[in-house]
Amino acid sequence: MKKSDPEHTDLSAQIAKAIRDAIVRGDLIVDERLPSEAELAEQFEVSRPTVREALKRLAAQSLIRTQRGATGGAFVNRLTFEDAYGQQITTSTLLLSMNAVSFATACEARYALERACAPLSSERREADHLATMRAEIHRQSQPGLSDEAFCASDVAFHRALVDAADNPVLSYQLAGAVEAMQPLMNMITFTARSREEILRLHTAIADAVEAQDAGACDRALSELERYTIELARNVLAARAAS
Amino acid sequence: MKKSDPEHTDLSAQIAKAIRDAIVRGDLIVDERLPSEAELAEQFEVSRPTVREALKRLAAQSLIRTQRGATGGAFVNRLTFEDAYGQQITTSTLLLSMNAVSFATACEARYALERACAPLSSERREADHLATMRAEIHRQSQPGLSDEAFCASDVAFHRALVDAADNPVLSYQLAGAVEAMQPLMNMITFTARSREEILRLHTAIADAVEAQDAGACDRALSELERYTIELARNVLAARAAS
DNA sequence: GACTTTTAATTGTCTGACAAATGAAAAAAT
DNA sequence: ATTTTTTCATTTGTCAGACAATTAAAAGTC
Repeated sequence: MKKSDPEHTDLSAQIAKAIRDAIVRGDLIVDERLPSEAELAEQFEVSRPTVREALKRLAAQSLIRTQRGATGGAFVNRLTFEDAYGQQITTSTLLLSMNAVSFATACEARYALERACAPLSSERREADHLATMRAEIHRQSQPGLSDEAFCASDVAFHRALVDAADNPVLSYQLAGAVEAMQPLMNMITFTARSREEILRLHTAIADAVEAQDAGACDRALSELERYTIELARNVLAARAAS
Repeated sequence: MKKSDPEHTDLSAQIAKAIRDAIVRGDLIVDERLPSEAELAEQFEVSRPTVREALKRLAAQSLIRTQRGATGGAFVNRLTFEDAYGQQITTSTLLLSMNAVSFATACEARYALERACAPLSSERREADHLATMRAEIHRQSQPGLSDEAFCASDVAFHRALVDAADNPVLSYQLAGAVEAMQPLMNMITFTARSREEILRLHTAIADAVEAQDAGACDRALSELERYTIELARNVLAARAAS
């Protein structure tokens, strides 16, 4: 019953929460300077090391940044999409690896989200997105490519597809889904035969996006999902046999 | 050029990164106990407060938990979907509020993702999801409901729709998109007329899911998106006029 | 006025200490 | 022998005080 006693937690956690709430509430705005560590220690009636632990917690979430020197201090950080991508990716990756999420479940989620982008991407794609997709397709056709490099290129291809939707919020959300899959994908060994099939589908996707044919793009993505899950099933079956 | 000197950051940040990498790499597994703070201080050749700051950074990301006492210490934490939801929601909320994301952009992303769930939800919905959706629809029809309570019920309705897809990864991803919108939605004042229209569309969605008609569900969601954006535009126009 | 030096403020790090919690071992009681 | 109580060692939580490193502004110098 005493599991989540609110006042039973660390002082540093309580202080971090108080400051975080102030930021979320808007009491502290972007680039505003927090009181110095010594002042915060006085306000919260704790020692400076305790305040510092609280500030480090917030820094870990990219909520503040610190700067040394006369005019230094802790400042409310503008959370950039870049920062948020990074957090999203580590969180998603750990979530999948620690919770025995099946490959099929993760894959289903990823392609469902990606299909959600397809109509927007088809409508709004610009030349640079198409160029990136074609370039990655070409890279994937090189025979000497390692499995890791193939996966990395695969991620880059799908990132371009998502970014073509020209919606940063969507790109942010998808970053987690696409990149978090990579460790799972890396378990698969891509034979020449399977690369050929993936390449065929990637080309179909790029063609559909270029032709602004959302329906064809959706179908190609669905086929790619089916094929990826089948590949993974074969790998797991082969592994179980040994 | 010296912007992101890797060895120029805080010691505590470096140590946190080293331990985080070890967790992501799998060198430290779930529930494994880290060395004590004193031992870590010796290993990394820093003082105990510095080690503690590093550990607090990791604790802020729910990567470790600590326990006092003889057999206590820091343990690698199993990142639960619950924890990940929470982080996702705060991050997404701050991202939207700090980056001048337009209502239309956020709304487009949210409904694109939600439409991605619709086919799965229609296929797999169970009695309890339908019951929750119907209950929230009923709540939304109560005349005395405040705007905040109406929004909260709206979130609960859409959560049920997403959860009906029976894919925890999808639910996790959507949590951010749906809940982060709430502060933006709270800016809207819902007139009796607009509530009526939303209620109509919610009912259409629930009916479609119950009938397992994914196409109808998709159409209702699209209509709801259009209507929501129109509502927001009117609110902003009225506010600009004053 | 332009340049250099000093100074004050602030974060980063260290040392050493004590309090609080907690399980395990030792001791005592039955 | 078993149960209960006590003691104890370990570990995190918190504090106080100190010094180093950094930085911009103020003061001084030419």
